[in-house]
Amino acid sequence: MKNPLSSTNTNEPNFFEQVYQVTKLIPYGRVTSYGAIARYLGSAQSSRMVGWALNSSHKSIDEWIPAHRVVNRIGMLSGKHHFPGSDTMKQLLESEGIIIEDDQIIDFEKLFWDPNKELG
DNA sequence: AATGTGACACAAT
DNA sequence: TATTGTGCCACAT
Repeated sequence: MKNPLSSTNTNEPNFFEQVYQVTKLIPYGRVTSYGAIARYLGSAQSSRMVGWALNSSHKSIDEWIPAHRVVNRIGMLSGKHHFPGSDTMKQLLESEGIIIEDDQIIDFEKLFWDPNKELG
């Protein structure tokens, strides 16, 4: 069956799912970066893949992935174009109390949640 | 089986 | 200091 986690043959089985799992652990009102997730998964140079994984996350109708809580390392909403509406990502974040100005998260460093530090 | 792609990150200008 | 270019790795075709 069309299993979205179909791990083929890599070192890391289910890279996508691992991205989803970590993303789901991001606390409400907090954010993290693609690179942070990539490092946590042991592939520091796969940050681009994290974005790709999140791109496919909307297909996982079963589970809710808070993809809006993942931005690039400087706190810009680089993935906003991949959401349904032009400002969906921004609105989702603002609904969690995050202030955004010109696609840039204010106090990004304060809100930053690093899985490497928080999880292990 | 091989080549192209991408919601990044970093080094070199 | 602000841009520009290159590497990187797992997935899709």
